[in-house]
Amino acid sequence: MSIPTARERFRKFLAQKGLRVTSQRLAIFDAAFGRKEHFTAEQLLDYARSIDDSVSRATVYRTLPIMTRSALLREIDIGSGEKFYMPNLEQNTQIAQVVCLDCDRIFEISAPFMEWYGSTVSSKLGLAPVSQRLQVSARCNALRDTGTCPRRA
Amino acid sequence: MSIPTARERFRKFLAQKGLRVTSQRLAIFDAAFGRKEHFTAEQLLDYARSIDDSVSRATVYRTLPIMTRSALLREIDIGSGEKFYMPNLEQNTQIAQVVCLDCDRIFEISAPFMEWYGSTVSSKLGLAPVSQRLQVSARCNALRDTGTCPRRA
DNA sequence: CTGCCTGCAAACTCTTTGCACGAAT
DNA sequence: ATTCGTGCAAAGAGTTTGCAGGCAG
Repeated sequence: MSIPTARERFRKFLAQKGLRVTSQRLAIFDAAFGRKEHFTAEQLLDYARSIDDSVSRATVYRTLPIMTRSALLREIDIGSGEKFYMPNLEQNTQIAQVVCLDCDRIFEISAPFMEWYGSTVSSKLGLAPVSQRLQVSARCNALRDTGTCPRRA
Repeated sequence: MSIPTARERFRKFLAQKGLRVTSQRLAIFDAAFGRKEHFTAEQLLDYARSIDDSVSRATVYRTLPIMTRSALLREIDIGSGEKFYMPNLEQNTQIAQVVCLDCDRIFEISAPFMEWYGSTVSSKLGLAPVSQRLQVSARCNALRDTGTCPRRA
């Protein structure tokens, strides 16, 4: 159970910033941390409403930036119109996204060398890296060869 | 002048795909290739209208995918709501984007190592990389130290 | 009590689309 | 002559915001 710890981090973050701990914010938080796959804002609204049906779309959209700023959630933009979110269980890690064009799934893999890439690339411009994203779009070998994606089945 | 060559590539591409060469498409093309900085769809509309004021927003949005598919234009999504475009002068190159959070400018730098990285990361998942983006958000050292960004001034 | 938070619905931004006219081949 | 391309305006998707009432501190 990493939920109690993370929820505690959330309460602490709220208190620290002078933000109020409301039942809606906690419901949204629990909904997010009960997920193991990526989710959209709209999906999060559904999940949160199944915990507390008073949660509104507006509050979800107002709470998401709070959670991403506190590094509880990771925001992933694969350029598809809507953003995806994911509980940030292991912190301080450089993560790359691989998006499968065949099944639309997002895989995240640890990418420790990205840090070096970011500084290398930024320092040439007199800039200091703040964050970085490596995103790979790819196709499924198994689907091409056998007609079926093992992950999809 | 790389414009005649590129425009020729554009005509060829259109012909090859059975698409018609219209004055609007050429105006949009010229507008795009007259730019040296990144631009948005809306800006491209303005530029194109100054060449041919019959160009409509719809046609710009319908022409952009044609130009990106033909690799004449590069599309850059920094997750800010709107997409940016850039004439693709040097082809076949892996390019990373560095976005300065202080001046909002987008710098593109060649990043040949990305290719290797994409395949390494994809192959672990049984995927074959199609494209990849490395995007670094950074802050300006000079602005922090001297209060002024040399690029802005 | 004070003022931050909330739900609702309208507004906003960027992009896409249906339609009837017009132009390229 | 066909058929594709166009402008216009409306629709769409995702997200943000103004407002009046509600609940945390």
